[in-house]
Amino acid sequence: MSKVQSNKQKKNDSLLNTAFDLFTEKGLNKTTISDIVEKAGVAKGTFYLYFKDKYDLRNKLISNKSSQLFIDAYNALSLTNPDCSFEEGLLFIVEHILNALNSNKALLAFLHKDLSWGVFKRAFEDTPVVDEDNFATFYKKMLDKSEIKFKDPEIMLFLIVELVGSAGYSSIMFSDPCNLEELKPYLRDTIHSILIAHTV
Amino acid sequence: MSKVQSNKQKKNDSLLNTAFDLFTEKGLNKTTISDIVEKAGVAKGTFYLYFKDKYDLRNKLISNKSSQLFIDAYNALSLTNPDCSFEEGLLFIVEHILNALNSNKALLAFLHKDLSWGVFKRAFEDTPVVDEDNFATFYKKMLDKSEIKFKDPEIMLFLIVELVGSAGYSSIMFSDPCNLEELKPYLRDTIHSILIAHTV
Amino acid sequence: MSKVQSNKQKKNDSLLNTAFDLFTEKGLNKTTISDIVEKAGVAKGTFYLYFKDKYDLRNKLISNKSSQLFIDAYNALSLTNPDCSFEEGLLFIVEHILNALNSNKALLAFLHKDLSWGVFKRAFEDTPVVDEDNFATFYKKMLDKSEIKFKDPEIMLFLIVELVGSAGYSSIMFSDPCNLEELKPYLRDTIHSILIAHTV
Amino acid sequence: MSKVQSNKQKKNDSLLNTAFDLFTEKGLNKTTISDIVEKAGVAKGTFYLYFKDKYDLRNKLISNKSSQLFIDAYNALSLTNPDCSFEEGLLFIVEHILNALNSNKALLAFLHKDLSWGVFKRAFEDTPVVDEDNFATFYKKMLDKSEIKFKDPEIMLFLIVELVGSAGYSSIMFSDPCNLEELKPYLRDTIHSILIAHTV
DNA sequence: TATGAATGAGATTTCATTCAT
DNA sequence: AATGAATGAAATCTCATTCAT
Repeated sequence: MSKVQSNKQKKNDSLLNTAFDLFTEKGLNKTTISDIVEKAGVAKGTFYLYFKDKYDLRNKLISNKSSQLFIDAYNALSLTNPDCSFEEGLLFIVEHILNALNSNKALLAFLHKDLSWGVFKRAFEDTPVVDEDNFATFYKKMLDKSEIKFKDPEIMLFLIVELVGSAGYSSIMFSDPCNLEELKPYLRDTIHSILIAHTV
Repeated sequence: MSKVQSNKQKKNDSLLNTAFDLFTEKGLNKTTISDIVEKAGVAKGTFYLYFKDKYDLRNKLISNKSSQLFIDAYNALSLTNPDCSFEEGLLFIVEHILNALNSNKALLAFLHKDLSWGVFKRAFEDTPVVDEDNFATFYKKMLDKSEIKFKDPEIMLFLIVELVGSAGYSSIMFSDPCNLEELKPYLRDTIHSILIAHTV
Repeated sequence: MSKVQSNKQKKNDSLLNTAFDLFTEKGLNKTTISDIVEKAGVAKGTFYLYFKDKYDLRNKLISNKSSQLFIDAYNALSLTNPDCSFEEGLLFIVEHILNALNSNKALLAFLHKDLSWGVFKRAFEDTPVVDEDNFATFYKKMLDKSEIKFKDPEIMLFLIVELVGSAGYSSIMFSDPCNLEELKPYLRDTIHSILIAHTV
Repeated sequence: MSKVQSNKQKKNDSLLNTAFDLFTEKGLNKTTISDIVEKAGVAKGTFYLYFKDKYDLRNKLISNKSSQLFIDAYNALSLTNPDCSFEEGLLFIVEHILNALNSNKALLAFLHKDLSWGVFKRAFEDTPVVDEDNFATFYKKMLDKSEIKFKDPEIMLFLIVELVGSAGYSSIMFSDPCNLEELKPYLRDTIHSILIAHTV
């Protein structure tokens, strides 16, 4: 990469990281572009070379951050337990992501209601988990490999994503009605029930 | 009510209704107080006689609208099937609310971020469903009346609320991964599983 | 007029006058809205209560100022020589306007290429010279009263307006190819020729 | 011309032509240097190798385009009717230029503010019509050759230029108060009158 | 010569809030 | 209670110009 190119990458990353910090600290509305460029140490005009506006930057951040969650979880699974069953794999990924969010509440607050099917699908359609792969093909492979067959595997995944994203948020952020550790067994049970209900 | 009093009520309602229309049309951020007062046909200063600011108005709207959803569902249940089982009652209320939101997508879009445990709890703590009652006591009565006993009924309700709120949103707004009618049986199954898992 | 109303009028006038000064001093492009409001002593937001933008203000100024030129010339004619011939009246008005512009070069610079048929027509269509009158009807009256009849009186006036506006500008602003006093006889001759050519 | 030289010429022309298109399309003010270089397909810095700024480019365009109008008219006259009278020659050139502008309204719009004595003089002082000639000497030759003698031939030309430029613009651009074909006889008459008035 | 990323001053515009009427 | 003109801080965004490559 040329010096110019690497410099551009640095600027872009600096803006993204600074904006993430400010968004989680003060919220999207109260964060101004002036705030971002000042803290990132670039000129105001530079912002507009990289992003259309604040919302463009936000969307790119959501994409980045949510993809990274899956990539990390997938990589951890590959390292620790690549040959587990479908259910074990699914539960591992769910727990890995919940743990990551539990130790990074700023990230959870930022992703908030984007921890849902729509964003989830976009994130795993766009992002190769490993080089030519993405979560969609990974999920398909896990299904194919599994001895148990499921009807409507997409809806099954949808229900799990919505349940986990939504309940996880409340439990991690407010410990209401219980904290994450207390919630985990209930989530496991419910996910198990969902899988059973979808077993052919 | 004096003429002055009813006039004030009219202004208050006009501001609330107009704001709701604008919030659902343009979003909270892009709706200005100027927009609201202009469309409501009152002067700018008048706004501040009724609300502290835009967010005060928004909170009052959320309270209003979400309570009303439960009140309507509860009233419908009382009229059509007051003596049903716990599970039947719960499913009736879930379906009633989903149907209401399905035919009022603007309302769903508005409540979206708040269709969750936190707001749900506040809504049913604050609002008497019938005169001296609220959803919390109503839920407790349903539980007491039920022949089946549940462990952790609060977490059980929490899981259901988060699942239904979250999955319902995606299905109603985007028909993704399926529309509401296709989703309903899966929700019923999953809710049933959750109840089973919590049965003592 | 209420105090509020007269205050508004004052603000409006103050903005118009200040802007005119700045436009003629620094040009339209180099004059910023900040400049205008600062010099006029009003807040920036106030500007937008009165004008859509800088160009809206400019257009209103052009209308104002060019109408005023005709009104003044007409009034002067009414006072000094109300019963003169058509040609004398026309020449009087032409000379009166040229003299006014000669002693107010800032105004001439501002009106520049708007001293032409398009703006002229709009100015005398919109603006009553006296109460129910405007230049169009005044011109028509002058024609009717005249013993000489003209074919195509509109084109005749058009030629005169364009010639006088255009040649007057160069002579007043740059004394090129001659100054106004030297130009006047040539203009009178040419106008006379135009009248003759249009005489039936 | 070396390859480098011709490449520079190409860039220069490309910038001029692109700028002309944009100026006539969006106006000088709303056309940015970014617009020009983007459409011309050169880098931003390159612009400054050829022009000082936007206004420098504009001035060069005006010079180019207005000279070309006279050159074309002169050449046409030389080809078709080199031995005509002074008045015939003048009328031919006026008509040729008006026809050119009539079929190129973008050019007329661009030159508008400059279709006047000041720019006219500069254009015919600077630009050799044929190799060692320019419009000034050409005009002088025509006068010398003419059997009729005129007093103040410069003012005479001035009146004609201002009249034709100004009235032609309104008629070509807006057909107000009449279109160009309808205007022509009136212009011819008026020019004739001006010549007569200046005949010694 | 040519490039185009970076700059940053400054222009335009918005809008919540106040307060005299 | 109601009005709405006025405010002005602050936000967004532009764009001519420079300069390292």
